[in-house]
Amino acid sequence: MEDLTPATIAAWTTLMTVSRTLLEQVEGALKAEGLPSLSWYDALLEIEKSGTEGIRPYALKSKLLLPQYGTSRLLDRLVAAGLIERLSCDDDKRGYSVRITEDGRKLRRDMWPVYRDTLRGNFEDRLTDEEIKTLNSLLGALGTTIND
Amino acid sequence: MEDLTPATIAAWTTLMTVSRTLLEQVEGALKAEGLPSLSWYDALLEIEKSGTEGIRPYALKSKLLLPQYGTSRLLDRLVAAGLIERLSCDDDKRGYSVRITEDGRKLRRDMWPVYRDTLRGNFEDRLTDEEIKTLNSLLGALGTTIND
DNA sequence: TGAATATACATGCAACTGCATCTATATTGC
DNA sequence: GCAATATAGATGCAGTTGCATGTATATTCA
Repeated sequence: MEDLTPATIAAWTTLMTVSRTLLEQVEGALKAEGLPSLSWYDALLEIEKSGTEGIRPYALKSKLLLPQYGTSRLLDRLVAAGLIERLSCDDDKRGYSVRITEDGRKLRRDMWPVYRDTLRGNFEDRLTDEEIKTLNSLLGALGTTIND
Repeated sequence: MEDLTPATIAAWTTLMTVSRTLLEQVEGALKAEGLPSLSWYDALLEIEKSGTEGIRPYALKSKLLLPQYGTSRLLDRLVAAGLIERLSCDDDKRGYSVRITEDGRKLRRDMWPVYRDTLRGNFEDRLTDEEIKTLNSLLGALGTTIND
């Protein structure tokens, strides 16, 4: 029942604080421009990458790390906003695919500069390229699943 | 209007993914033990650290990085659960202080082992002490405010 | 001093989330 | 082939959050 080292506690606290703060910076910048939240961007990007085939909600949920019901409702909102469309899926009548629309593509493109500029100012400009790679690698070690 | 480097995008993505995943690990472990969420832990810890004097909600909000209304409602719930108590504040009739109760202290103590074990398995054990210090330092560079 | 402004905290309402559960189709095993 | 089980997705409900605004006290400054 040893305690954690002070370095662990410090790094954990910094990780939580910094990730939350950066996320708020991005979300705030998007909102300030009257744009939707990052979760819409992430979903639109994944759906766009899936091309004309589209992607199944269950696959999207894994990529976005969202719960099933969260994905279901996010897709509802994206459809309602005309940013994606449902494609009925002949080989599995339980489900469907979603594909991005032209409006969806345009919105994602419009969001990117805001997202990018915020990341540049608050992330890229604050570390050297070397440091960024080190950071990515250290974080990556935390991300590997238990099944390694 | 240069784009971000691939290393930046990779590190940003990893940061978002890892911080969310770790947070879910901790929250999941707490829930599995029938314990309240991390935000309760954080608030109880800060309030406990403020001693018998207690702490003002506006001060707590800065420490917890919560919006004002979020703090107000979190404190409501902690009071309702008997974990903290409000102390009327003679030198500022607009507000009050909050102080931890014995029940609050006990709950926080009970939460710690679950929190700690999760961090040990998912964080401390996955990096060397040296790496953890490097990680903290790199993240710290991202956390410094614009006013430097 | 007292009107204007700022600060501390609360709250109504709408949107969002988590949880549990539901429906429908697919797959598996006998 | 069919009963049992698993998977895809939706949804009712309760709890939580965000936003805008409200109330009350404190501070500032003419």
